[in-house]
Amino acid sequence: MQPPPQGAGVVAGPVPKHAQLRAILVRTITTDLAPDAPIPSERELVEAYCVSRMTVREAIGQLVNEGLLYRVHGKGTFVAPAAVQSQLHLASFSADMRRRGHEPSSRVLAADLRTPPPAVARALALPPGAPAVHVERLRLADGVPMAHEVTYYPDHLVPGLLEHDLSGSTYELLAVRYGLAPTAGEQTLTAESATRPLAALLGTATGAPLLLFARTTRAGDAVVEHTTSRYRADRYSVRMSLDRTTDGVPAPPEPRSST
Amino acid sequence: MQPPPQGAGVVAGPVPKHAQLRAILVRTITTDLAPDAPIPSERELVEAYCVSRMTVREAIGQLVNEGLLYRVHGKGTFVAPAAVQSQLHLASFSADMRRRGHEPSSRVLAADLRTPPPAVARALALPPGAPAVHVERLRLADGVPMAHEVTYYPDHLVPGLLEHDLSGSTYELLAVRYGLAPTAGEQTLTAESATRPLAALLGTATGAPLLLFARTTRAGDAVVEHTTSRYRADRYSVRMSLDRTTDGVPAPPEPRSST
DNA sequence: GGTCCGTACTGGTACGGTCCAGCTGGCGAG
DNA sequence: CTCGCCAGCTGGACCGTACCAGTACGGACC
Repeated sequence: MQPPPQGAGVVAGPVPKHAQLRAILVRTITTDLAPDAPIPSERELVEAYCVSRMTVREAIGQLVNEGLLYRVHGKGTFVAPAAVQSQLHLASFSADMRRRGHEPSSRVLAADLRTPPPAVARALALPPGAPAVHVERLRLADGVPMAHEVTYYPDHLVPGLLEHDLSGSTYELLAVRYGLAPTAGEQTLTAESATRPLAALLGTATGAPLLLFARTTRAGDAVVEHTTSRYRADRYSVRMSLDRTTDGVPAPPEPRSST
Repeated sequence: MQPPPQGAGVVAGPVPKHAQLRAILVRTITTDLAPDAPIPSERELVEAYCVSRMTVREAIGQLVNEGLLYRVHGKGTFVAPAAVQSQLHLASFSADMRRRGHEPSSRVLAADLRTPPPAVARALALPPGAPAVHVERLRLADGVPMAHEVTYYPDHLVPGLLEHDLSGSTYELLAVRYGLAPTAGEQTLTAESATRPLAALLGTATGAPLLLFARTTRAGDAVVEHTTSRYRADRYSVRMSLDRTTDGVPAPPEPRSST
């Protein structure tokens, strides 16, 4: 028994409906709507896409707590001003990109066992010369190169990692398959100019400025990875607050300008 | 229905049930359970507290995306060892350099009244076209150029600032002379290539990578300054730890705008 | 005119149910 | 003994419904 989903772009399938709806909303938000513009009401979305209200609320809920939307009880749901955006990221690349309203994807450039550079070996607490799992990826946002990433894992912590699909979120993989949910990390951040091969990979000019992250991630006492990422500075910036945490979407209505 | 929820601390009332359950879970998690220990299954919680599964999922969902819990499909929900967060401090150039073991100094390149760029005016909450105190400085560490800094102050907040010696710590000046001790700030960080004049000033090659900071500083509610700094990436890097949050005990009697 | 209140929206909370998908462990077949 | 399968757990994804609580607006009443 299947009532035909007539006008809806949302269908049952391997992709959850709320994810489909979410994608639709992101597209609408980022292309058609101005900040503080209302999106259709939950009940309208229910009708328009032939889904339940719960599904709608799930999709909207995700976007709300990623900071793309904000809800006002009794009034509606609105596009959050772009001002508030990123946080610091120990979040995975995937989560970070989604938070910024981009669709993350990855291209695995290499995945093998390799001896890490001495500095990395030291960070991972491995004896010099010992091999480690080495993964090199090109990270894309909306299909456009965003960053280049080289990660090393101590191989005894992640047996069989190379057999998994590494084009998704590795943090998720670590947490789910190996019980290694990142608990702490440390990173240093500086800038660098793109070398010719890197520029080619990232689609920038040679010498273009890159943000260079060197991060060590821990799960409990164990160091689970060391990552070196190079982000295109023209596409990426880090935002940090220098005191109080928490984002701050619910901007109190300043009635100085017309709504 | 069953009004007497014998073993349950969850009752109808002004505080939503999911918030009550959430508070209960937080307490359990932080006092009774070890990291990676499983919490009761959703269906068990449904029974134990006489609420619907949706309520349970709402409560757990909040804690999951605050990083206190993580779910594993088919296994259960577990106490997260920690979460991700980070904070940097607000430090003056002088303090920052001294902490790094360098001797800070400054060369004032300009100090006048000037109309800030629109973006800066907006950050300072000034009407477009209004003048602001403008200070441009070359910052040195151990006598060697480290950064170039352009700062704007709303002139009504810092009358007479231009008559002071600006080659020292301005944060100190602000605090001592004007009672404007910085309490909070926000900055975005990206990278840039050095233009020819900037390169000459900083003593680097043209096109050398620079770390570009755009910082807004507040003292209480007032925005006291906006600074754009360009640091030589070969001499400067930012280190940040991505530590645990463990914000512990939220859920005051009043359900604030949290999620 | 101004106040008051009902109505018709909005999101918020909460209930019930159903089926799917991933994991685990035990038990029987080989 | 090992292997494979399946029952029985888990969370995941949905559906439908109901009522509450803010918000806006217009029309009835002073």
